[in-house]
Amino acid sequence: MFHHILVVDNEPELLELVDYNLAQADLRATCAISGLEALKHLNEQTFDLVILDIMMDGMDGFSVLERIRNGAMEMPVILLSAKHEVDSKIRGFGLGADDYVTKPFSPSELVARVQAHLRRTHKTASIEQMISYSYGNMRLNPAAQMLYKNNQAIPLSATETKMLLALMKRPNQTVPKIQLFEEVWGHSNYDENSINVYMNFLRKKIEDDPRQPRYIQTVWGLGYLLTGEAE
Amino acid sequence: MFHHILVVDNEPELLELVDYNLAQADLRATCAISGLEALKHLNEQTFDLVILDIMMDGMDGFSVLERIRNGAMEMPVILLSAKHEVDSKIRGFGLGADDYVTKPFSPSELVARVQAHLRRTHKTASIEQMISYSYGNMRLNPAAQMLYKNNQAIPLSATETKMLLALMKRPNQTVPKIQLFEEVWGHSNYDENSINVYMNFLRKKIEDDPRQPRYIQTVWGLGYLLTGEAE
DNA sequence: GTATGATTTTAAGAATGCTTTAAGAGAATT
DNA sequence: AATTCTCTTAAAGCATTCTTAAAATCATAC
Repeated sequence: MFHHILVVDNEPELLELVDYNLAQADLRATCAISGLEALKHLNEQTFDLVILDIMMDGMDGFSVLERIRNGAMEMPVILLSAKHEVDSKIRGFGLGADDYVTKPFSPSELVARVQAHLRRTHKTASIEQMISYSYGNMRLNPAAQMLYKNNQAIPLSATETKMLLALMKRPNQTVPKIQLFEEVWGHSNYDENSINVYMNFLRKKIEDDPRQPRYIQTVWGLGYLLTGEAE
Repeated sequence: MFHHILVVDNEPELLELVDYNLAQADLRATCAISGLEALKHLNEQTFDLVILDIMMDGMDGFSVLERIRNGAMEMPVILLSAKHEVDSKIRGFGLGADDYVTKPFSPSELVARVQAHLRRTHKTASIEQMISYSYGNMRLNPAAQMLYKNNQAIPLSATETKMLLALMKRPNQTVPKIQLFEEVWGHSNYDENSINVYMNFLRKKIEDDPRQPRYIQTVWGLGYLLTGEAE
């Protein structure tokens, strides 16, 4: 669960210093050497937090901050500046900044501040927001290891989840057993028995009548197929 | 709608100065001249934010901060100190502070920072600081550490409250154990045993039959889930 | 139809993760 | 200072999941 941080400054050495210290704290950083480059990144990716120098050539930090907030982006923004003037700080907070750190600063203090802001904003994030796969009247949430069939929740084990996921990624396509094994067990000492046994577990859980599989069809000599006529 | 701020410092002049400046910005302040007095206020009223001096006679700011967080109070805390040392700052942020301002400081900068924190917390906090969380036939009042189940009051400890709160914030979503630990214990020396033990405490209190949990479901290999069919 | 090999089912042990209990340290309260 | 409550730590017992193996069933081809 890595956080993604955008660092914007004109000075390459500073970028490097901050990048290094963030990495030490398990935080992933993307660096931008100018305001324009920052905006480009902001359009292309999402960030959990932005560290933004004010005094930059071209587009300055205040302008970048304005764009961020006007674009309805709500991640915390920490302003960086050599300016100690209170007016500059007031202006920054007024534009929607969350913090204002003056240069020179201690990298570890900056990291501590970053973590404090992330702690606050990222509490409610949850795995539910992750991708879930839908098919017919089934919806699989891999992160929660939970299958919803007609809105009835069916808990799956880790292996069952991986197996169903492999099929759900390719609806109506036959997935060969060897490939299924690769995706579920990861390694290559192919053991067909494991697949057979787990297919049985899975069907017991998801099929109304495991003897008359409606969702997972067997393709003889090949593998399995998640079929469509679920309705 | 006025925000209520607790200001804690040994120096009466500083209290007065801060009080005045907060009032200018339409913020209502309550002052405490010592750590103990601060705790008294915190027990009696709720605050939207705390400004807390570190170096105080008797109980110091770090201790007060610890009590605040251990008591499941989640309002932003701004530490105030003449100490510029990075270690002191790191310690403060580590204990759950949101900001650290060094003396002497500009009153208007402090006010700007207060507003920045209130702006941030108030978006989510309107939900979070809500007097109570409801789910099915349960209602949790985090501030009072009290759970009402079918209008029967069940007192919870601080840790139990934080744990149930973490689940109640995401009904029907699996909360991984690691995330649960983060939210309840705040730091990152993940200890699974603590979670297990406290889940047991919690279930004993809230489940009719702890052996047959109806509210909190276990998701094997992952975490826990507050389930919906509470009716 | 019967033989053959592939698939399904069942079952048991090992490995892993969860629940429960209990005891002692530490705070808060009286 | 004694008592109660909360929190931490450790360990034993349980439950589920995973693996392995073997028996039962089924589909196809001869």
